[in-house]
Amino acid sequence: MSSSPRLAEKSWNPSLEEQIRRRWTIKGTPGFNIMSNRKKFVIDTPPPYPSGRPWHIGAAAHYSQIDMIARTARMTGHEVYFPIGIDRNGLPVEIYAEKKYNISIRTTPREQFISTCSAALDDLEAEMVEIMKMMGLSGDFERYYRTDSEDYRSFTQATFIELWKQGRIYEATRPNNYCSKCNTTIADAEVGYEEQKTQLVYIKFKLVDRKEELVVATTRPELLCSCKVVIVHPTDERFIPFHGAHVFVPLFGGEVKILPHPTAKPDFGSGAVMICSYGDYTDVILFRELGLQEAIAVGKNGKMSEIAGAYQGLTLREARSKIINDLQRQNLLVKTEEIVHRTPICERSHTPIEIIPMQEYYLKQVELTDELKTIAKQIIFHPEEHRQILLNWLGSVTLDWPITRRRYYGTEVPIWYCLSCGQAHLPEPGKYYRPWRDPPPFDKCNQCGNTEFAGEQRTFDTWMDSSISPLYIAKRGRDSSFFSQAYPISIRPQAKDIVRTWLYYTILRCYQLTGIAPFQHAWIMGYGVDEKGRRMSKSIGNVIDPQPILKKYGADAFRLWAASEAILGSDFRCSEERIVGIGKFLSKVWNLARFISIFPVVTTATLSSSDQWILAELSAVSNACRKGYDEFNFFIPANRIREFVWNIFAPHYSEMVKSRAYGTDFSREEQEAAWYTLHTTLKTILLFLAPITPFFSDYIWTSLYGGETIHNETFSNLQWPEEMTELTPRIAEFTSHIWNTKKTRGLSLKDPIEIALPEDLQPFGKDLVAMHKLVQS
RNA sequence: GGGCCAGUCGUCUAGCAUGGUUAGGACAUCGCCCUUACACGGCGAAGGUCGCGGGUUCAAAUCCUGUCUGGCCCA
Repeated sequence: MSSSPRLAEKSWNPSLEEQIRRRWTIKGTPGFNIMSNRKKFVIDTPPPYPSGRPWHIGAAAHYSQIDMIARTARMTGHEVYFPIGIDRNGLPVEIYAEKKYNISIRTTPREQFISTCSAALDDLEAEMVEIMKMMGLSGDFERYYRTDSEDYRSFTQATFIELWKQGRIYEATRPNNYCSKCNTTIADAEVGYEEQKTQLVYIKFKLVDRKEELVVATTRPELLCSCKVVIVHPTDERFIPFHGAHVFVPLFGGEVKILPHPTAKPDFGSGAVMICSYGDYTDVILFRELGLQEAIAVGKNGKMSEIAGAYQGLTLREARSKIINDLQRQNLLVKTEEIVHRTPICERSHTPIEIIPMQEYYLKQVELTDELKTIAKQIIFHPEEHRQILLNWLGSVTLDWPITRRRYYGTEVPIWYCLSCGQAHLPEPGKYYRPWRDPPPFDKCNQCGNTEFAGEQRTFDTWMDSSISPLYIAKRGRDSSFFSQAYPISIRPQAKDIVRTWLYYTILRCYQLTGIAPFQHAWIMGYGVDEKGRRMSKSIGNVIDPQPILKKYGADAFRLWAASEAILGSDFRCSEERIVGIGKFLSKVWNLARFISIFPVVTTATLSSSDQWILAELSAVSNACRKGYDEFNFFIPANRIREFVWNIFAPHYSEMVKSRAYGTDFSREEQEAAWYTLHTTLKTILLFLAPITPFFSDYIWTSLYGGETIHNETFSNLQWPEEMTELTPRIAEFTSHIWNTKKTRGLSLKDPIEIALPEDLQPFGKDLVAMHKLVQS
């Protein structure tokens, strides 16, 4: 028996992580063998977007948890496919590049703009991949994919062509959300809302052929020029005499009708509402319902259009204050009131959106909402209650999805138009097409025979790309045997705030293309908030960069914190202090392992009562951990193990068997039973910690038990009788009683003391007597 | 306006579906202690009328009801 620990250092040193990572790299990251006869487990890793800010600590926690999912699946005997991707399409990088290089999409040639974006992404991506590796992610970095690669984009285009042939795409001009800052249409799913202060303006409308006036209250006086009707509530007695009468539009002079309509709220403003094209969604609905002729007041540049007459070319804000002034000068203004109004904004740029008719391509989605609700019910959600976020959204989808964008850095819409008859031509799927610069892959128009074509200029909404990630990673249409094994995907891990976009669009698109749910499980995480519970944002300046934290405390302390602090699906607070605190547990386990490493590993033993007792506790821990891991809820094993080690195993069992393990006054058989139990317990702890703290667990495992990495093991399934756990509080009480007694008598812990052993603790007598130097009278 | 979730020591939380324990733990605070794995440790102390009001019950953090606050989502 060796008498010195086989772990040299006195505490866990996070700098060991780098050396362990190197060892893993040499041995190769766990690959995915589709031919393996183990059950396949495929993770639809969210490809992170390198958008220019330091990578959020909350995002880092999120990805470390996704890695725990992968490691858990391996330790439950699955063949795991854990791809790594980077999302590189769309607006954020364009905005980042415009700012960083002080260029504008309007004045920069397309080719040049694209390569500038691409270069910016490369830098940001490299940093991000570095962090992912630092965190110990066990994904496939050798073949990580990019959503802006020719391969991915051609895949997006192929699915578009497929859906086109299915008749699910159409083109239409209709009022759309338009962001004048981003210069593009955006989908409902990308619209956010903010409570903003605004002026509610009361305006006099003079009646035609009568002397009276009608007071209309509006938050959008600048849209007066597009007012086509004024509505009042049908039962609002104040206005019954006006039903059907006409009023002059102030400043602009046209005549519009006063109609009774239930949409008007009698208690909002004056009770009379002007309907313009387009102030909000209500306007859109009423224009359609009443068959009104739209007059577009705001152009794509965000400025007043020609119908605004004297106000043409002004920004909305300028037009607004000028109109209010002019109304006042002409004595048409009654009053203004400050109100708080829920304003729709562009989620990317935080600019208030305008509703402008635009010609766009649409993907049909309204016709599918009922079927998608069925699919949503087939997917297992973690946590279950987050299914509701998706169902809420499904219940509110009322318009089809506009999928075209007037931007550059995205997948091109693969269409060429005949210059003579305008017929749209789609190419064969399989190649990457750039119609804005590539020659058309057709000789002549199949309709009129003309040979001249114009390429489509627009790109797709980036969610068109991201929403097919499960099909892409499962190699749909490229490798049918792989696809049949890998699809549907096992699990989609993602954050809560993109349920209505990424989760919803994925289910929609994959259902359209395959007719089934794209994944079995949806794992929905909350987000990291700051110490005070506020969401991290650049504007508050409370974004925490994970890199210094990882360097200082190591990936495993960070990961253990992520697992112990974040309740599945809930937001979690990020605090360095707590990362430090939780990280101390690693030192505790490390030293326990050092102690245990003094003793040899034996394979069989005749167990004493103390041994049976701790194995009963261990069995309970093991069952709880397995249950937590089954639900991908790492909060449970992280806290259960901590509780067990710190409150039971270390202070009680390890102290009780110390003399026995060293062999003082005990038989060889008794001693070996202690060795056996200590090692069994340590091994179990390490196995259950392995998905959470992979570096730490592997280091101790290989140092003590040699051979292969712990990550090739499976969870142990202990089934010891658990009845003896009832005695745990008794043991703890008794020991505490002795410590207290020794303390009050001023005795050292190693001094003997005369205290009688309680009847129910007699089975542990020999160990307890040795532990406390009890003198039995 | 509707939906979902949460509200337990300064902080993070366990307990709540199957009511009954001095409401448990961790971090932080304070005191004492180097006991051959650990001072990144040990022991101990202090700290909570379990958001608030009603109700059911012998008994409620736990069940019912109302209400307030916060977060998210939808209109």
